[in-house]
Amino acid sequence: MERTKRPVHTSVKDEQLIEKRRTEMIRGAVQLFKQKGFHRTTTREIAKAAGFSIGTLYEYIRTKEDVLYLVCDSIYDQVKRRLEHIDLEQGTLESLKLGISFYFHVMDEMQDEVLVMYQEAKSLSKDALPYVLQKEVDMTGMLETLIQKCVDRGVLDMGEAHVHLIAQNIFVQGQMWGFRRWMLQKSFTLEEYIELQTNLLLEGVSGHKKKTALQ
Amino acid sequence: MERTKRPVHTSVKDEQLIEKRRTEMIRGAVQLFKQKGFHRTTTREIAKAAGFSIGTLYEYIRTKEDVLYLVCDSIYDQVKRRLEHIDLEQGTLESLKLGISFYFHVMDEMQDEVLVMYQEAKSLSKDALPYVLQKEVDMTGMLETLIQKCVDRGVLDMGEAHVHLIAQNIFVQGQMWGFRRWMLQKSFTLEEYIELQTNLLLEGVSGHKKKTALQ
Amino acid sequence: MERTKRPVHTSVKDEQLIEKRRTEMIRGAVQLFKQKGFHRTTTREIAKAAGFSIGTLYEYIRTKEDVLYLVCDSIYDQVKRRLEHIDLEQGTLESLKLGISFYFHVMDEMQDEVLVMYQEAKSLSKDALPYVLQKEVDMTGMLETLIQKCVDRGVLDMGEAHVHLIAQNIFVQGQMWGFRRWMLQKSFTLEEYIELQTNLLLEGVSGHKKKTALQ
Amino acid sequence: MERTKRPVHTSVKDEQLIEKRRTEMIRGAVQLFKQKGFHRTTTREIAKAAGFSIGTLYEYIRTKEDVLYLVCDSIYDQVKRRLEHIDLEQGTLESLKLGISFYFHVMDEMQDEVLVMYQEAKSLSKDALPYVLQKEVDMTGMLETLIQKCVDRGVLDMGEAHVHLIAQNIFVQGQMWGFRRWMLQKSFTLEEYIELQTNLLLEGVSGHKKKTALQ
DNA sequence: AATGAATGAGTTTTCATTCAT
DNA sequence: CATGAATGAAAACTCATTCAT
Repeated sequence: MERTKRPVHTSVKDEQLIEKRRTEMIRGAVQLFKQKGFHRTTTREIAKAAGFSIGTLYEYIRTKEDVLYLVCDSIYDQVKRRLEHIDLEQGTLESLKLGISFYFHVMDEMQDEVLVMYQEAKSLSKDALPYVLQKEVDMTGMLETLIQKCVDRGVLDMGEAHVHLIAQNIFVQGQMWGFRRWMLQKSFTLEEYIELQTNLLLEGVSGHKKKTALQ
Repeated sequence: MERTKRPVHTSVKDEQLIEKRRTEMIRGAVQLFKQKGFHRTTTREIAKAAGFSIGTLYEYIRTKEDVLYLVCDSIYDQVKRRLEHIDLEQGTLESLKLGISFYFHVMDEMQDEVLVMYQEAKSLSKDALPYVLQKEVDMTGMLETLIQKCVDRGVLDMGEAHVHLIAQNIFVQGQMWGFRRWMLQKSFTLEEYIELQTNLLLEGVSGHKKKTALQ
Repeated sequence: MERTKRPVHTSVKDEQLIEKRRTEMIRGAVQLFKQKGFHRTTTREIAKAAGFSIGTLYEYIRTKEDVLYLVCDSIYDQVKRRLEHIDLEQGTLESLKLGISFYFHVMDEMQDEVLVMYQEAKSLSKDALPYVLQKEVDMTGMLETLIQKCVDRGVLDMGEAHVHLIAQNIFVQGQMWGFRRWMLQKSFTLEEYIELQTNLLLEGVSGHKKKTALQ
Repeated sequence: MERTKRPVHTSVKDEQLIEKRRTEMIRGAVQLFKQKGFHRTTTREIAKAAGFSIGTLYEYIRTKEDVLYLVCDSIYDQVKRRLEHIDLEQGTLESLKLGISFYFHVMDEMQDEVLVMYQEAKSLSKDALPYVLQKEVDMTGMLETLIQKCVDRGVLDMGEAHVHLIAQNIFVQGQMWGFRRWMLQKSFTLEEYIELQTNLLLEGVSGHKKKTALQ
């Protein structure tokens, strides 16, 4: 897992202060991006929401896009930090199910943030994008590990590519719960969604094939 | 399936001309949106790409957002028109597989368009969004029908909610092929992707469970 | 009295048609100018209100300003035509009063038109303005004649400058009834206004001086 | 007398600076409006005439119309401030004459400004117009007081409506000196104009009736 | 004569960024 | 470090006018 960060220019020296100001800034920006998107949010609004002046904002970033980068970066970090509670090592179907369930819960709780990042990340410059994409790779990597362990322990039997794809599916289904909420959350509770998706993952529709069809 | 369109203001009367100019406009706009996104594309660029003056552009729309709406609307229409070749009625696993495969192929061919629509649709106003979302409903509806027929014919056995969710999964996996191409298309060819996803859909990971684990 | 008209270019030959089209055009334009002023009215709106296409509009004028000129010109002509019913020759106080009353009635009936011309005439180019101002001179000239006859007949005794000023006062008070309607028409009916103004003209406030004050 | 102002949005906080910049802005705008009218003046020209950039202009106003409002408001304030030197309380014919004379002198000196406001005020939105009209009411109110005092002191004898109308007449005659300068200022000096108008106000034409006619 | 599609210069307004205090 | 006034490039949109049909 990569840990590299793209440095964001600041003219302030005090590391603690930078941390503090950026936290305020990100919190404000997420709220704004959620409501109006990145492009429709002005730097003045971000400064105001963060509780300081436009001049001060620019002491901690160089361009508006830096804010977006910091926001995306921060969201991924939060998600990753939370996912670190998953026990990746066990390698049983039970732990796999638990891991998926935990991931879906995190996605549910961080819906807004994920939605923001999801929709706005594409506005990042060619410069910043790789850093963010790397985080995605890291995260699907965690899901891959979760599955791979089951393979390693002999509970599942499949190749690398297969593991990769399943991890991607789970990852996207987690986001889907948030960004297609207008469709999904009308039909399912989170728990139902988790159960159905897990079930489909494990059994496919085959669990629902007519007996006769199986003969 | 709804067919209603949100009317887009034009001061031109000749219906044929409107059709022609809008087609030119949409073609140009898709290219631009693909490269730089909706917000970073200017109306002048759209006009130029379409081959007419800024004044003429505004004879056929009222606001920049109208272009986005027309683009989204047109893409969905194209997708839907192509999907109409799927035989929804058969209700066999074979026809289901064929349908999915066909859908994935369409998504592959229209990758750019789908990506654009996928990323920019959220910039539509509260006013226009419902029309576009309705198209999504229509399209997942087609996939639902495809599955439902299998249930009706007794090939599959599941409830409505279940059918609904599977349709959504397929739908998103189709888009995923495009919008996560940077990850997926490194690992799989389209045909591999289709085969793996179809397989997962039908069997889940259970087809890959170790014999011993099944006992 | 001058009769000169500033020619307005037209590419149409048929004089009757020109007359007809321009009448339609002026009627429509007055309504629009009344509502939104000259600058906020578009040539397209004028054409539409007149009942023909923008192309046709430009067959009968050369620039938008021509419309304004034609409107102003037409309004003055209408006013003048109506004022020709006044008997300018009598030279009695009675005929003076009648003339003023008649003028005020005309101003009341043509309030909207006068208001338009009054507010928009300043938008005429240096080129067209003199023609319109000449019409004002003509009209105050009529009022001057009305008064001068009283002087000539020995009913009043005053110099030319004096006559000139009184004519101007009357002229402006007539317009005032229209353009300050929001103040005046709350307090007076037209007849009251006429009576009070006429009375003031003839007697000044002296008719209202306390007897004692006069001694 | 109302003193309420319609607030005009500014993103600048320093009150003194606002005052200063707006003064510069108004000075520039009056010159421009005088030459070309409100509609033909661009915001860029206003900014330039005021001595700052277009961006800075918009730090002190929200829309172009705000400039017009500020101009009108400022002109009225100037006029009112100057008229406050009139002694309204005396209630003698002499003080009435003096007051009128003073008002006419103010109008003469502020001719350009009054002309601008007079011709452009109608371009104000329904929103801002009442504030400006109120100022007119205030000003005619001052003239009314001037006359009413004479009535109160028993020097004149007339009803409220009568007082109201006379105030309006004087008010408009003051403006008339400016907006009909092309006619009036050819024939009269300011002093002549004042004397004639005052005389007419007090005596009407009756002072000019032939003796014989009076018998 | 009539039409209306095409044009593009011109307008208002916004907003990321800078820099003097 | 913090502030917020100043800047001007750039954007969306309008509309008088033309001209081919």
